[in-house]
Amino acid sequence: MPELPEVETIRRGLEKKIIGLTIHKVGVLNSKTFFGDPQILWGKKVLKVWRKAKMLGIDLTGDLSIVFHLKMTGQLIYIGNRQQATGDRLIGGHPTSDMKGQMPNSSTRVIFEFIDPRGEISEGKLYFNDQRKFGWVKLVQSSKIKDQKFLQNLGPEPLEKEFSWEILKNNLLRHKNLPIKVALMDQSVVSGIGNIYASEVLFLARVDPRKKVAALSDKEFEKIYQGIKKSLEVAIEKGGSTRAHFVNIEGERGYFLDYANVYGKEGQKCHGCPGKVEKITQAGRGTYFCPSCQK
DNA sequence: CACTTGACCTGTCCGC
DNA sequence: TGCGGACAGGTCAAGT
Repeated sequence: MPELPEVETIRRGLEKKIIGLTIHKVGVLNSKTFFGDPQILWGKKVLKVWRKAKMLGIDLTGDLSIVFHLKMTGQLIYIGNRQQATGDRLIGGHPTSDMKGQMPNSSTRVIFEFIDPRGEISEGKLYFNDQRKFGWVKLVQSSKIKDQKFLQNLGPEPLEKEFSWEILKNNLLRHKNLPIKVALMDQSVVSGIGNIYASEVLFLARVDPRKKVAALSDKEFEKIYQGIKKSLEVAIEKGGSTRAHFVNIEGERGYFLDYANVYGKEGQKCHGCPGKVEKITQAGRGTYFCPSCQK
């Protein structure tokens, strides 16, 4: 599920909820999801919540960090004291569902319990849910975080100042023969772009997703660069994209897909010309684009 | 080496 | 209504 905007949405929400809390207990309901001994987290205080590419990290006292990858269907939901389900909540459910926030549910894999700053056991709990069990939680030493293989071979963060269109071009050119859409999803080229935003970026750039990287002009690399920044920024502003599973820390959906130009819009009229959006398959994944204005 | 496909899982939706 | 197959936001490993 979550690409950069979704993970960033969770990060921003989560840091407001748990910084300063101390972990009381950690319950692991699916052992394949969790790497490390959950008991070493007991008594450790939350210092920082960070994001790198599509991964989310929590730094704790005692040189410990918890790293999450949500893969396709992972969710992190914090339920606080006497919290009531709102009409829009869809914890563990689907956008059309009116399920109330009953936690844990059948897809809950890990539960974190906390002690508040007054030293009392908090009623707030953090739930890691993951229907498809692709996601993971790993415990690592904070001081050795950079040695972890899951944080290596990641390209630049697209919203940081250092990222430029020339860097994007150089990294993409490692895949001269790949269609641009497939190359954009390589996390070592630029980190955080997945299947939804790859289609959206190329629509904004008006570039055909089937076009080989080697055939792109400098002007096109620049438009793709601008498209990356624009679509990721707008997506964060809309709280991310919810196709079926994504929810923020409160259990609420994201609204970017209501504003998307092409993703999931097969057969609909193009936002930029009189043409229609089409869906094709590239490297086994669905790609949406407008053949009449993306050249 | 460059690239594609299958596997990991569970659930939903669509066509027959 | 039931059943099989395709498909779903990601990433590895194995295959061509």
